[in-house]
Amino acid sequence: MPNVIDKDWIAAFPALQALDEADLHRLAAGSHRLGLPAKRTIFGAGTAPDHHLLLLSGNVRVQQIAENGREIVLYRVSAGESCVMTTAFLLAGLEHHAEGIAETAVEAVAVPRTLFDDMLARSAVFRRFVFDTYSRRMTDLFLVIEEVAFRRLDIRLAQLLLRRAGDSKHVHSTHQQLATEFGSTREVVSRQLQEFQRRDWLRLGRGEISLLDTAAIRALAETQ
Amino acid sequence: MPNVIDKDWIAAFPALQALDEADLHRLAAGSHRLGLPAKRTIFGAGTAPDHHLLLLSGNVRVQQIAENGREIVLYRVSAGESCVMTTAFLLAGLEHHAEGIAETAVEAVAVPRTLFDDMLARSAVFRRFVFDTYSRRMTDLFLVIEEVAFRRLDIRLAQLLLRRAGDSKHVHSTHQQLATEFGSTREVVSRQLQEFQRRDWLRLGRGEISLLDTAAIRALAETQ
DNA sequence: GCGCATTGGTGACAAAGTCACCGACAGCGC
DNA sequence: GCGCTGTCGGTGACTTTGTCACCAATGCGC
Repeated sequence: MPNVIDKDWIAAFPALQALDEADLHRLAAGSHRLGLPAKRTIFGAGTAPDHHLLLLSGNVRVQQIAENGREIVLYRVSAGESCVMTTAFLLAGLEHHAEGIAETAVEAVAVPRTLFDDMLARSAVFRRFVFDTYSRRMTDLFLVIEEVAFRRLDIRLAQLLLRRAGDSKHVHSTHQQLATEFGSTREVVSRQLQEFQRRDWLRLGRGEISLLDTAAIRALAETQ
Repeated sequence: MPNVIDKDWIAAFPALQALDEADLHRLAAGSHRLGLPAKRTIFGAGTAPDHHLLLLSGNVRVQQIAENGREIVLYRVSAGESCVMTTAFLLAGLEHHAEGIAETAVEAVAVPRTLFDDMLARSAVFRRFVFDTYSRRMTDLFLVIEEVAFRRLDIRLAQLLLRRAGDSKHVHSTHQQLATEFGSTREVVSRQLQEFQRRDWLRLGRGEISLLDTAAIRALAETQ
């Protein structure tokens, strides 16, 4: 029954809404949905993907690991976005020290390499979608470089705490996880958190941080 | 005389050799050569390009500037490569803090935006060329992040000196220029250079560094 | 209870960046 | 020649960040 093709997932990609009927059908017909468990490595460390992934739900953390074991998060791919590094791996056969890991359970659409190229050839909308994603990743990386090279650690930590807490006032992370997030080390993060606690901005618990004075933390986060 | 079209420049791009006759003609017919003087800003700081550039000779330095004035070089585009950031600017209309500057006089081929998209649609070879370039820039950025976040400054400085000296034993740079190259500051570079001089690895002069013991410098540069 | 891994705390030190200031040098006009 | 000026590099004192080694507290399985 070739007419029973799942096109619903296209709705998750605003940038693909404009695909015309034929292209949409082609994309939907040639790709397939898949689910990945949390913590699954998607690329890197020997795992080369053979499909281009479009994320429907969940998110993927892309990070870099140095020889000495220190890590830094480069960016996250979330629902409605595509994972360009898989493309880069596919097309350029690069070996490097980045890896992509499912942070949550992930639903995705896998587009085979040949179909991906075919879609690029046929559809201006698809090209636009792909290049937008590339550009966004590049600017993410620019931002990381600026932060690591030029920003103070206390400011970055304040920003990270607010981001992690979201609407709540609690952050469920170990100091090590926070350090990994922006390429620092546990001891340094620990000391800075203690300084924040000394100022009554937050309270530290094992694997848990409770924000007390978000206004003060935000004020620091927004200093230049 | 529509048949008199300059296709010679294609020779500078190995990755485009495989273009078929029709695509090659289309690309050559629709684009034009141009020359840029050294120090010309190509993109950034308000200067948005409206063409995709392929470099024939010279090179372009892409760097980032923070509010506090500190700078860092992200990568260089050299002959035979294309300048993807112009594409990113074109396609995504990004505003950010990177800029591209001609380091030397530059000869380039300017491909108009519409022809660029057209070539992407028509030619698998061209698509491959463009995606390879994107991937290479991404990995360049990954490398910068790793260096800035995790590498020792003395090692990075040793590497930079060797790279700048090339086959000669002389580096014509001020300490400030070296600092800018990898996102550090003049004082720090000055002190590290003095330490190298104290070890008789080099001799410092005004705007000039003479390498004396390249073996020792290389040994440091190659430590993990 | 005991053993064990994870998490976080601490001191001493090293590396890197910041700030303020100074002097040496080169180019220029006179 | 002289003095003026801007660039370049040197320096001390200090802060911030990273490193190393070690220890204490917590939580979990047995």
